[in-house]
Parts: sequence; C-alpha cells; structure tokens
Amino acid sequence: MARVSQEHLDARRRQILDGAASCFARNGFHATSMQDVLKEVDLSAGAVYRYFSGKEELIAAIVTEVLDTVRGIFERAAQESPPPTPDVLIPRALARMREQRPATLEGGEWMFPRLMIQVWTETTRSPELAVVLGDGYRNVRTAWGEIVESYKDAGLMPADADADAMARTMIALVQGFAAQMALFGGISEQTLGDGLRALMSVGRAPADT
Amino acid sequence: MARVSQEHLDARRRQILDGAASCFARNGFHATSMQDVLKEVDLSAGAVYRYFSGKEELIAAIVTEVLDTVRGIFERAAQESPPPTPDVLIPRALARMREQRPATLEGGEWMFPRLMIQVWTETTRSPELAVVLGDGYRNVRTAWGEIVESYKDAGLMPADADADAMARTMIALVQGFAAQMALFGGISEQTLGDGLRALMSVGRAPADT
DNA sequence: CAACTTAAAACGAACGTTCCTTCTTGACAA
DNA sequence: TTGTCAAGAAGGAACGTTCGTTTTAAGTTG
Repeated sequence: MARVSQEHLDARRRQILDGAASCFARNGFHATSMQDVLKEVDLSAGAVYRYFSGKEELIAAIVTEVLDTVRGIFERAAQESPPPTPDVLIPRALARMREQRPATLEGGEWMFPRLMIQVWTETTRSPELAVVLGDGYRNVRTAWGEIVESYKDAGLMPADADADAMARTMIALVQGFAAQMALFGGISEQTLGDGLRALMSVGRAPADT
Repeated sequence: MARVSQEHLDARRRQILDGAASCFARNGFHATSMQDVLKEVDLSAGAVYRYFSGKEELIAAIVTEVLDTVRGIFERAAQESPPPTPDVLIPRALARMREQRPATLEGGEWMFPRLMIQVWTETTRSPELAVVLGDGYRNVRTAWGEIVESYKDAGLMPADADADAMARTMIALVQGFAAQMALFGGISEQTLGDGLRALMSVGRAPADT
C-alpha cells in the first residue's frame, strides 16, 4: 500500500510496540529474538524495520514508554489535594497503573510489572536509559517529599522526620509490590493498603542503631 | 593437571561462578556471552565446560545461590528474639546482605542488588526457578507473619491487623530498596530506617476505600 | 502509473558448544 | 630421590546454528 494514511502508520507502530512488549514481558529484552517479535506481530522483517531502525530502538521505545507511565503515575499521585495518607496514596497509585496499562499475557499475568523489572535490568546496562530513569526518580523523590511535608503541616507526623527518606521508602514500596506482582502474581492493591495500615500502626521502639 | 585436589576443583568452580556473577550483574544473563565469561575468568571454553554443562547451568547455579542468600537473610532476621521493630529489622536485614555478599563491580557498585533484579527477570522465564523462588517466598511470608504476630503479643499493634499483608509489605520494602540500590546506588540502610520510622509515625486517616 | 509498503530470502557476524590437542599433575617403580 | 607414565585438566580452533539486519522483488493503494 502506498501513501497510506497516518492513522495506519500509527496503528502499525503501536501494533509492533504492543507485540514487542508482550514478547519482552514474557522473555526479557535479550532472550527475545527479532523473529519472536515478527511472529508475535505477524509482520515481516521489512515491515518492522520500516518503523524501527533495529532492536535497540525498539527496546528503547518500550523502556521510555514504561518509564513515562510510571513517572506519570507517581506525579499524578503527588498532585492529589489534599494528599491521602500513604496507605491510600500508594495502593491508589498501583491501581492507576493497572487502569492505565491493563494488558495481560496469555496466562492472565499482568504485563506491566513484568515490563518494569525488565526495564530496571536494562537501565543498568544503558547509561542513556539510566539518565532518564535517574531524572524521573529525582523528580518523583522531590514531589513525594513535598507530600510528606504536607503531612507534617497537617500535624499527621512529627516535623523532624526525614521527608526525603520517607519519600524514598514509599517509592520502594511501590517498586517492591511491583516486583511481587511480577514474580508471584495474584496480589491486590488491597493487600498493600492493609499491610501499610498495619505497618503504620506499629508503636515505635526506641532507636537502637 | 591430573587428579587435582578437591580444593582446586572447588576453587575453580568458585572462580567461574564469581566471574560469571560479575558479568551477569553488569550485563544481565542473556546479554552476556559465554566468551565474556571466559574472558572475565581468564579460562578457556574447555575448562569452563568441564565444570558446567552450559550457560543454562551456570545461570541456574548463580540464581539459586542468590535466592539461597536472600532466603537465609530473611529467615535469620525472623529468628531474632525478641524481634526488633520493622524500622530496625529491615535495615538490619539489608546490612547483613552487604556483609554476606560485599562484592562490588569495578565502578564500586554493589553487585548483589543488581544480581537480585536479574534473578527476578530470570525467574519469570523459567518455571523451575519460579518454583524455587515461590517456595522461598512462601516460607519467608509465614516466618515474617509470625514476627508480626509477636508484635501483636507485645502490644505494639492492634490484634486485628492483617499480619500476612504486613509481612508482604515488609518484604516489598526490602525488594524495593534492593531495586533502588541496584538502579541508583549510594543509598544506605540508614535511609531506609529513617524513612520507615517516619512512615510509622504517620497518624492513620480513616480508611476510605 | 507512481509511490511506497510489505514479504521473503539471504547475508555476515556472533553465538553456545564440541572436539581434539597440549600441558600439568600425582602415583609409582627403581 | 628421581624418572616415567597414565589420567585428566586446560587450551583453542572449528562447528553448526541462530542472531539482527539488509536486499530484492512483489504487491497495493491513492
């Protein structure tokens, strides 16, 4: 087909990205061959190479899409006003993640957390991607640090608590639950909320470090 | 060398495992070629293939070593009596991890968290490894669930809290911080402790789910 | 028909692995 | 103690396969 519509081109590109994402979520970036992707999207090499210059670019496109999604989730969570307490904020962020990227594998496993951990491993390999991830992380850290400050303002927690450390800890919770979703599946945001509430109910013992 | 001592054989095997671990931590399992490993350990193919039947077996050996280490850390943490509160227990678990597997890459990055995330991606590919990981996770969940119960017994938290959910949440914290260490480096267990204390100091809002 | 997309075959490079050779070692006889 | 030998560990070239990519030809649509 010649001079095909822009919608067609966009749709093809998306088809390739979606198919590649399935492959990558299933097998990882480097254990997935181009031929796996070609079979998944049911296109020939010539077609795919018209939209992406190579495997590297395909990987990079998917990695940045995942990172953008995650960054968006975190930042949207930070914009809620007034900010909910962590036991609501964090599960809600994960729920939004599922709303926004609901795709599943054949087995029913939710694809996105799997892609996340694949992206993590890939960023340790690629300095360029590491920069993107690092920038996003820094922004999220400050945004969530501001949430913590607002907790303080609302009298929900002592003013001398370490806001940045708490922000990082909340981010770690999201990452850790994403990991558990990817690895074991069948774990709901509800569980995270219950666990967080339980954790926040623990009376502190005197620090003994 | 013929009929060489058992210590020699063990040392060679360890040399190969250590070198391969460096490669894998740096580039991941499937972006690392056998020739990369051969160069890293400064041995020929003939030598390495005398100790491991192939790349798969090498990967499996390293994955199970990592999983065993992590499981050991979690279980040892669960055996402390009386159990410290989470803000002490969890950073201590990570500190023990560093004690036990202190190896670093050339750049000074701590190798073990990187290996952990590589292992996560590999377990999603291999049903056998997924079983090993799943079994370990189940055990850790119950062990840490018992810690939570002992918190309740000690009057540190309400008796109706969801112990299993809290155990999973604490595990998620360990995983999330491991991810941050792998991805961004330069984050101390101290930060996790501070963040956790801050998190535990937040007054709960009424549940609104 | 012209413009351009797609299919399919084919390419060189790199992969994991094997195979045969070379070298090293420990045991044993003298 | 020394010299010899068999066993086996290590070396390294070579194998067949599979990889990512390119090229060429056919097909399709405005």
